[in-house]
Amino acid sequence: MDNSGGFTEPHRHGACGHHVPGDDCRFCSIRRLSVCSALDQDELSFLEGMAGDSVFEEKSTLFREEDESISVYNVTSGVIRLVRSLPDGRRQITGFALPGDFLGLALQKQWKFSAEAVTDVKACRFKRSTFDDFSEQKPHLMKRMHEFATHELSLAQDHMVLLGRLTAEEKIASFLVLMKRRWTRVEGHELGLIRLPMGRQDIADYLGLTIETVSRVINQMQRDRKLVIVPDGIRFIDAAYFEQHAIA
Amino acid sequence: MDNSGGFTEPHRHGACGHHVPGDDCRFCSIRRLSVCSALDQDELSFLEGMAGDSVFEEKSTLFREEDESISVYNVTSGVIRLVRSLPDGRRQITGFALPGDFLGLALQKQWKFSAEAVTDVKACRFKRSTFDDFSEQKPHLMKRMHEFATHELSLAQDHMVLLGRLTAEEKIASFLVLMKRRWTRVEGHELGLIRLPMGRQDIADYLGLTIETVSRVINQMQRDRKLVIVPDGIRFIDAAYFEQHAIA
DNA sequence: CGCCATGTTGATTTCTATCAAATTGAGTGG
DNA sequence: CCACTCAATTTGATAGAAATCAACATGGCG
Repeated sequence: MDNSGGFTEPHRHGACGHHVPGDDCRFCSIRRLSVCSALDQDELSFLEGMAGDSVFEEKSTLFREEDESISVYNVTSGVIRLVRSLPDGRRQITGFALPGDFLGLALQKQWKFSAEAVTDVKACRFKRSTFDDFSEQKPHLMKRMHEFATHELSLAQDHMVLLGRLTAEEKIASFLVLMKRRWTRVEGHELGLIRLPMGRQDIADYLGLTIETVSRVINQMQRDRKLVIVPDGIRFIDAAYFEQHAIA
Repeated sequence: MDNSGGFTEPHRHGACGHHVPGDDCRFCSIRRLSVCSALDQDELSFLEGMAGDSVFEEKSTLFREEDESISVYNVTSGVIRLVRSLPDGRRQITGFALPGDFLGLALQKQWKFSAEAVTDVKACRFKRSTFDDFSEQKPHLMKRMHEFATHELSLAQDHMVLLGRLTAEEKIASFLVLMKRRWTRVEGHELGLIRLPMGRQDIADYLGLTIETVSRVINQMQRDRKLVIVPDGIRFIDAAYFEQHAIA
């Protein structure tokens, strides 16, 4: 849909192949989605010089909320949950980072959320100080970062409406429609399957519900023939129902 | 507390005097809080040349979510609620803008929320296109905008935790502590009174509650001698209780 | 003085959380 | 290949917090 950037993607690895460590930025399949799309060839080469590839395995922690943010990341494959925790163990997932998403928009020393790999994750890593210096010299990169930040802010406002004003059913429907949209964007084409790599507890913590409510609502939707639960996700049967009930 | 910016404030007008139309930026009492603090004297003069003062009376609408954002605003006095509405009338207030706050961080054409004056409001208005051009030429202004955006993002995440995971009592306690902090920052000194210029319905729509629950919880807190309800706001009796129960 | 918006209080319902138990399923080792 | 284990998920029964429905009070203002 927005594949009109003039960038032809090379052959992909696997069903959803993305950037592979050792690859060249020119062949980065999520570049058009990332902050890097603001850069020209020279700048890209320069940035590539200061980039390191990181790999995090499923269930590992990239960083904790109290950690100092020494590095910033450009996610190239996999899914990360961004978590805020309360002292008594309650948690709120403020977002899921997908390929193309950037971690480290804030110019503060401290992460204010922790990042946990939901699946195996690959990311370009930059030293924060180096990246900040570079973006300070490249107004269009700074502008791109700012665009990302304000876009995130708008998504955060959507999410506030969801958390504050939607019913459990509306929350689930909105979540599924959102995930469908996001995967379509990342993969570049629509898939029948809506991937849900995160567990029910993560969905619950994202939507401000309990795991039991998430399970009940999804299974009720299946009984009502609105969707089918499949390995790795769900499939819409009654897409119209979801367009109707999803909000924001 | 953070009044160490070397800027001495002139005599203030009234109990909480702020920028007055016709005033010079040099005498703007909220400049240290605003995006303008990134600017030197020459830049300030230039910006002042393109600024217009706006006044909005209580209950008036600055703009609606579907409106095109032709202007951006720097709030100099008063309180504004930022509202997202659902088709069926449900609404979520995503924030209250106080003096020093900036409306128009996003670089998009469309506001995604509406802004309604809770009290009489004064603001510096800039034509968006002019302001954007200027900030594109002034990396430190762009950086300041980006700092504002990421700060807002962090506040939005706090708010997600509140909406998704706190009880009604914790929501109210957190809200009151937040308002206390924000007013202290704006006014430059602590006040016994915590101003609540917004109505109970606004508080409810901010916290994802109903007006009845807000009323009940606040009045129960008064019965429990945690606070007293006074004209224009509330006063803490048991400050320790609030520090204890407020989260984020 | 009385009007209307705003806020408070009470009774009841409802949605979702909580508590509890059964089921599934992926991974492991015999 | 199949039994076993453990985590994740589903399902059921019940409780509880906040919403809803319904009056009533307050208070600013013409």
